Amino acid sequence: MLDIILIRNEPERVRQAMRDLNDEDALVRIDLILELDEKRRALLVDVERMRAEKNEASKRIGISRDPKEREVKIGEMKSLNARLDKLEGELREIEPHLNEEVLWIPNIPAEGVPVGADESANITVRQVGDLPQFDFEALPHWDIGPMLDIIDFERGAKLSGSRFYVLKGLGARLQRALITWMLDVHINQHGYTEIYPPFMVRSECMLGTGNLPKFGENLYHDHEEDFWWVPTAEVPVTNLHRDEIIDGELLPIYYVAYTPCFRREKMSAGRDVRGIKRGHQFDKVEMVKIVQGDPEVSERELLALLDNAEDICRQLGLPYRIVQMCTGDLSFVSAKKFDVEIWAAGSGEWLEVSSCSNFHDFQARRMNMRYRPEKGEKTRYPHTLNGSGLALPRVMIGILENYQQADGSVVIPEVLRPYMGEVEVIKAPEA
RNA sequence: GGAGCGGUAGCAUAGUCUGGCCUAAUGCGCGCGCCUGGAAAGCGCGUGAGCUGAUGAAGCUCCGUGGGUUCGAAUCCCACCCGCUCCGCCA
Repeated sequence: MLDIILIRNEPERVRQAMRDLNDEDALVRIDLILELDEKRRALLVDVERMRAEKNEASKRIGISRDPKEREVKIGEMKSLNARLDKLEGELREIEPHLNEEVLWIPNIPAEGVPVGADESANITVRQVGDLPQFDFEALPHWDIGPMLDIIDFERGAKLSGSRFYVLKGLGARLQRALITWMLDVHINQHGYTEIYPPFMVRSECMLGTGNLPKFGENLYHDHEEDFWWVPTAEVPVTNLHRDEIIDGELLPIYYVAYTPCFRREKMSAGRDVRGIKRGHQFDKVEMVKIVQGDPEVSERELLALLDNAEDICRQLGLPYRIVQMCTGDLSFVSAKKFDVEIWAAGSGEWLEVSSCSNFHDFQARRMNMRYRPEKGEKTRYPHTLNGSGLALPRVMIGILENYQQADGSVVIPEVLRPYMGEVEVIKAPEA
């Protein structure tokens, strides 16, 4: 959520940001917000004056012993109340409306983010690691998985329909090894604290991280109760400190959590239906940071977060590249964002395995999360960040496709072997 | 699911029956000062969050949430949310 004071004081700057984001809808809303804000404040002046008068009179009625005086005063209060009720009624219309409108305004891009209309203006920042070369025809994972009897697409569809699959044997174990190993790396080597959160949350949490109100159609929710299935651990983990004032000494906070993620994928209907690249349910390890509300600090933290994600690729020996999102391709809540994409040798494409974002104070404002820098100082909004570390099915794809061998087997990266009972190779079952 | 109890500013509690100096008190914690060679103890002062306004003066809002009654609600009424204890059910 943007600071209403920023919108009020620097409307042109905010408008320009909306143009850079290519968000026509938000541009229109800015004008409406300015108008509502103006009305609200004008009303507030009158309402507060009348309330003061009312408070004063009520106090006198309470003290007064003279029944006649009381009667007169009470009569006066009734007419004041009639006028006050009318103004308060108007205020009660405007305030929720204003608050709602502000929730639909996206974050402002950070300084230096390349301006561009869509993903074609994204910038590949660097590429790390050599793409594997094979002297045989590399297969995509949707062929490798069934051949090795570790991915079962038919039965996944039988159980739950398209975009579901079943992992079996060493396939299931590889996934579990990746989860545990990634968590261990972030905990032991990168200084994160592990969190195991609920996988369903209330709508306030979804509003806090910015998934609601705009992206509700991409979420699963219970039809009887106010429960939403998390689309990423970002939601419950960032909301841990919703409505809190954090002791400044505790910052920066680094959390890491494994959760399954649930997404309707309505916005990508029909795309990427093959394989395990894009499912309604997938596993992910997610890093979340809560840091000082200072753009320089959070920028530094973003680069460190990105490096933590890259480190997973490096340790797994997967070639990857870093892509910076231009303004037109930023998510609703991001001020700045880098994607980590690994190379998938079999399907021949770059796969997004992590999205590392700096949200500045956008999410903190939405969830009313503050911190106190020093004892006795005023509260401030911290900056929040997050990044996948990493998204599992796609890392599995990377391993299966890049570590495949001529005989159809797949070599397990060394770092995972202690988590796999020292299995070194996944081989096809004997015919 | 049933019964009972509860939700008050960082924490712990009072206030609710009986509406009005409660525009919310007390203790702890925290901050500053006195005292001390230094510290502890003790003593004194201060200490919730937000909004309007100009970072002024002044004022307003918030006692789980939302409604209602009333000139006036932490206090009375209604609905809902959350927590605890016991019972039932259950991995």
